[in-house]
Amino acid sequence: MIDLAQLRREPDAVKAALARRGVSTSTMDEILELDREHRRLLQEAEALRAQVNELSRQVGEARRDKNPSHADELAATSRALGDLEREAREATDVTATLLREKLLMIPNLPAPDVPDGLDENDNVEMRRWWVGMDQGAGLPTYEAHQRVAHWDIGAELGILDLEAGAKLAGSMFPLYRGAGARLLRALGFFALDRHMGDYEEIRPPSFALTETMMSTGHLPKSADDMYAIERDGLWAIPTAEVPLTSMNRGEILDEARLPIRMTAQTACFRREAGAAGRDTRGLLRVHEFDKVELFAYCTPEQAEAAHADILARAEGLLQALGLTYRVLILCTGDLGTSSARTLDLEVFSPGVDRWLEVSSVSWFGDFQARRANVRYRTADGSTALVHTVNGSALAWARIWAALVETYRQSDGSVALPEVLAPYLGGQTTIPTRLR
RNA sequence: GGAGGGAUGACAGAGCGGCCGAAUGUACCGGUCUUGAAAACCGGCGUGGGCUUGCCCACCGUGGGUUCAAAUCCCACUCCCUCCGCCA
Repeated sequence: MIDLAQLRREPDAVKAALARRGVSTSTMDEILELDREHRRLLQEAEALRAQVNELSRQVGEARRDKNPSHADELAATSRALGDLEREAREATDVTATLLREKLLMIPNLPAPDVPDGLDENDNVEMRRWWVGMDQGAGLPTYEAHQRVAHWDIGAELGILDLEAGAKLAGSMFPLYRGAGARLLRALGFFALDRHMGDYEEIRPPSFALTETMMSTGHLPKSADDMYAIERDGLWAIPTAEVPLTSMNRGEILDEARLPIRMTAQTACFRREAGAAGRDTRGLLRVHEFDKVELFAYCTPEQAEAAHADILARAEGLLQALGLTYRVLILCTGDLGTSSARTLDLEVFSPGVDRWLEVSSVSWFGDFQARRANVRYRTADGSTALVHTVNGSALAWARIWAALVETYRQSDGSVALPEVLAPYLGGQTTIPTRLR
C-alpha cells in the first residue's frame, strides 16, 4: 500500500510517479477527496464519543455521590448522544472501507531508474552472461542436436511425461519421472545448500489465508490468477514470497536483527488465466512448479545491498549451471503491483530458441511492510516500516528445460553440469533409452 | 471428531461493569551512589489515528451484542494447552 500521508504531503509528486504506471490523476484525486471526507467524519464521531465518555464518567460520579436522579438525567443525555455517535461512526466506517478498497488497488511508486514502457517489450536489457565471456569468447552458438525442444527430449528419454500430468490434473501440470524427477530434486538441494548459513531455510505451508495474500499485494488485484480453496478460505501460494513476507506480520523487530534473511523452496501455483497457445507448450508456462525463493526484511539503508545479494546469488546459480542468460530491468508497464523495481533473469534455451524468465528480483520499499504491518525499532526508540526484497533463485521448471536443451549431446543423451554431481549420486549423464 | 482449560504490554502476571491504557515483578533506558562494576534508591518505559500540539479518539485473541459506561457481562469465530478417538 502506498503512503497516504505522503500522498497528502506531496500529491503532485505521487501522482506523477503513478501516472508513469498508468494510474490516472483523477483516481488519486478521488482518494484524496475520500480521505478528506473520512477525516471530517472521524472528527465528528470522535467528538461525540468524547462527550459520551465524559458523561459516563459523570454518571459514575453521581452514583457514588448517592445522587441517582442526577445520574439518570446524565445517562439519558448520554444515550441520545450515543445514538448520534453510532450514526457518525457508521458513516466513518463506510468511508474508511471505501478508501481502503481504493488504496489497495493502487500499485507501488516506481523507482526513479525504472524505465517507462507499456509492456514487456519495453523492458531494458542491462547485460548478458555466457560461458567463457570473461575469456573473450563470443555468444555461444548451438549445434543441431541442441535445437530440440525439451518436450521432445523429455519424451524421448522418458524423463518428462506431460500426458501423465494432464491425465492426473489437466494440461500444464507437468509430471517428471526417473532421472527427470531426480534432476528437479537435485536443483532444489543444490540451490538451498548454496544459500545455507546466510539465509534461514524455511519450509512453509503451501496454502495461505486471504489476509496473508493481501500483505504481499497478490490480493485483491490478482485473485483470478490464483487457485482458491473456497471451502476453507485458503489460496494456493503462487510463490514462497507470500508466506515469507508474512512471517513477522504485525511485529516490531529489533533493528539489530535486520536484515532477516530467509529462503524457502515451495511448489508455486498459478492459474495464468487466459493463457494459451504457442507460449504454453512443455514447461514454458505451467500451473505448478518448484522454486527456491530468497527473501529479506531490512532497513531502507540495507535494501540496496540485500537486493544486490539476491541478484548475485541467482546469477551465481546460473553461472554455476553454465547457462546463458540476460538481465532485464522491467519497465513501468511490466512491473508487478507491489514492486518499486524488478530485475528479471532470463536464460536462453536453444531448443525452443527463446529467452525464458527464471528469476524476478524485486525491491518493494515499504509497500508490502505497510500492508503486513512489519516495523522495526530505530536507535532513537521510534518505529519505522521495514523494506522487503525478494527474488527467485531459481524457478526450476524452465531451468530444467534450458538444461536438457543446452546439454543435449549428439547421441541424444544429456550431459549435466558437474556441479550437480553430488546431488545426482555422481551420475550426471541422462542416458538414451535402451531399445 | 468429542470433553475440558486458556488467550491482558518485550516477558511473567493481576484485574472480572465506572478516572483501567491497564497493578506488581522482570527486562530495558536515564540519574544518584561507587575508583569501576554489581547491589540499592529515584525517574522513565506500548501501538496507531485525528486536529486548534495540547488535547481528544481507538486498541486487553478476532468479530458482533448488552449498557449512560465493557479488559470485565452475552453470542459467534480463531488459535494454544490437556485428555479421548482417528490418522501419514
